[in-house]
Amino acid sequence: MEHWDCQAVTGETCSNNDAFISYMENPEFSFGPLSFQHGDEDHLMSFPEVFEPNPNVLDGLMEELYKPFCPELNPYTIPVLEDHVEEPECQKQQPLVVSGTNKDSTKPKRSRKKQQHRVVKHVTADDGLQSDIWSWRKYGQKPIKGSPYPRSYYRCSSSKGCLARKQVERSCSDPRVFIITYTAEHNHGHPSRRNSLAGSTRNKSSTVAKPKNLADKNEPHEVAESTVLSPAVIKDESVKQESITMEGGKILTPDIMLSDELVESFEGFGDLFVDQFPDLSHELWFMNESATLTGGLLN
DNA sequence: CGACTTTGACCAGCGC
DNA sequence: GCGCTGGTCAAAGTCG
Repeated sequence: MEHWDCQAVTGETCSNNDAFISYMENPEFSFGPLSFQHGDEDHLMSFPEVFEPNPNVLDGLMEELYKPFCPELNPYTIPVLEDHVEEPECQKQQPLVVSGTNKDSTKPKRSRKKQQHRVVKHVTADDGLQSDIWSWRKYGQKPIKGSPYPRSYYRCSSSKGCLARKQVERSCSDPRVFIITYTAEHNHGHPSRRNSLAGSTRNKSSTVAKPKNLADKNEPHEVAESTVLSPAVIKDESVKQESITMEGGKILTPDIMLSDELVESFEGFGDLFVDQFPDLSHELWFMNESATLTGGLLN
C-alpha cells in the first residue's frame, strides 16, 4: 500500500490512515480537498475518493470511529461528580436548601429545592458540540454574580412532567470550558433519537439563523444543544434496548453530533467502503445509521 | 399551530 | 426588614 505524508487541515503531518483518523476526530476540519505531499510534489486529496484504509490498522480505525459513540471511550465528555469538582469561586453555587415555609401554599414551590442528584460536567466548546439524546427547553437565563457569562436553565421537554433540569454556564476561569449541571432525573423512558427532536426545529447548530439578539448568548445556547451523556442516561435501561450488537460486543447508540459535511461524507464513503471491505458492510450500516440519526438532529 | 427562545417579573433563602 | 442572589414562571415573539 502506498504510503504518503499529508498536510491535513490540522496542519499535522500524518500518514493517510492517521489523516483519516484526524479527519474524523477534528471537529473543526474542513471538508475541502486536503493537500498532501507525495515525494516532492504537492497533491490535493479529497476524502473519500483517495482514502485507502490499511486493513492492518482497521481495528484501530474502527475504534476511533466508534469512540464518540461509546461514552467510556469518548474523551470529549468529562463526567465529574459534583463532590469532586473544584469550581472556581465565581461559579460555586449557593447551598441548596429546602424551603422551610411557603407563604402561599396554593402556589407551587419554585426556589432552591433540595436536589439529591447533581452531576456536573465540564466540556469544551469544541468537544461539547454533541447532541443530547434528550430534548431540552430553555426556560431561563440569569447573569451570575462574579462571572461575566450568564447561566442558562433548561428543563427536559421529552416528557411532560419530567423534573430533569440542566444548567449551562461558561467557566469564568476558562471560557472555552462549559459547565453543565444536571439536576433531578428523567422520570420517563429514553426517547428515540427521532422522536426526541420532534418539533425542536431550532435545535440546529450550524448555519441556522439564530433568534435575534443572540450575539452574546450563543455560547449557552450552543452548548445546551451539545452534550454529554449523564450517568442516569447511561444506566437507563432503555439505552440498552437501543444498543446495537456488533459481533458479540455491544456499543451504545451514538450520542454525538456530526456535521452535515461528515454526514454527506459518510454517504459518499459508503460505496468505497463496501467495495474494499465487504465483510464490514454491517459496520458501514451502523455508520450510515449513525449519520442518518445524527443528521436528523441537524436537519 | 405547536414548540421553541427571550426576558422581565416573581419567589424564596441568605446575610447584614 | 431590606437588599442581594439563584431559580423559576409566563407572556411575547419567532419559526417551520
